[in-house]
Amino acid sequence: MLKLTKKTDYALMAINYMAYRKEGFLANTRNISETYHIPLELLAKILQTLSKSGIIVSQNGPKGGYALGVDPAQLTLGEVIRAIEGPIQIVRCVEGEICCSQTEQCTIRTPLIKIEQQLVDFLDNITIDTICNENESVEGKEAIRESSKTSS
Amino acid sequence: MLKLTKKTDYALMAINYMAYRKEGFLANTRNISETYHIPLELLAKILQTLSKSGIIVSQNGPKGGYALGVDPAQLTLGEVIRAIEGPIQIVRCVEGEICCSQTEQCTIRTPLIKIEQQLVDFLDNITIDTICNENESVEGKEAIRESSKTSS
DNA sequence: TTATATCCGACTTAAATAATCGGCGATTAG
DNA sequence: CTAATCGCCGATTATTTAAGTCGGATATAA
Repeated sequence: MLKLTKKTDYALMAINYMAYRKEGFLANTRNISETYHIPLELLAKILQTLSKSGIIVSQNGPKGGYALGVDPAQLTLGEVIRAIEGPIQIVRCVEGEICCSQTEQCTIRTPLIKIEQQLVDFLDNITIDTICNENESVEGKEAIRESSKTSS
Repeated sequence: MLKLTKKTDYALMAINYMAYRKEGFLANTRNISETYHIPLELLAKILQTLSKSGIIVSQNGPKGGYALGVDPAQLTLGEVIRAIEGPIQIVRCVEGEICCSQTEQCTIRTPLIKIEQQLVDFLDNITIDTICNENESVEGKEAIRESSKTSS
């Protein structure tokens, strides 16, 4: 299926929640979880993953939480998908990798990989900005980044 | 995961097998199955599905088989995916359909659906021609269609 | 020191995909 | 008209992936 996983979906919601907040604002897992009705434990793991990839930054301890680590106008849908789901692959058989026995007979690999690359390019050209801005007429659109890294 | 199913993959191989054959040529399931090492029963179902959608046409009885029912230059990747996997949906929540409890809170639905539409357009602009022609320098490129429907 | 937060790995459950099985219907050749 | 060969179809099982849960550790502000 050509479908995003729920994890990616949740990740986008969380990013949406954090986008365009005032400098220093920290979102915690529980807030986001309750706002969107996302299972707490699952969301926690997603945020940790996003944190490891640098898309969001974390502040530990009480009053801690997460904030966007990059400008929503720079962050792309492709990056978020890769952070959560790993490399985007339309077909299983990657160039040079043997994962099916029909490789010799199969002449459709190469063109499909080209299509895959076009899809990646497509996703890498969609900014989070586009996704998070569409419905709201955001005026206080100051992109925050690197918020609350004072003591760590 | 943003990945085609094996079924779709097999379908494309089968279509590739049938494309650019001489008028009247019929491929049977066993031939294709052995050529690409695709499980016979599974391939059989895939071909039946493709047949129902009109992408290929079938001839019953001994000496029967399948042939492309449309011009490879007209048939698109999107059509094949839809025939096998059903409608392409990046996100679960379709407009008007309630499938998650966070609909009210969720402001990313609409932009995601737009992206989904762009993806569909993208896939509907990739012809099978492109996929099946890339590796071969095909000269006898006469698209056959409606082959062997004499007696049914 | 305690409450609240992130962090992390292992685990269980649920759903989708992949593959198989058994029998039916159509058609052609002998 | 009968047997062999093909497509047709529903139901079932096995495998893999996604989704969600659990228990406990680490960091830090009050």
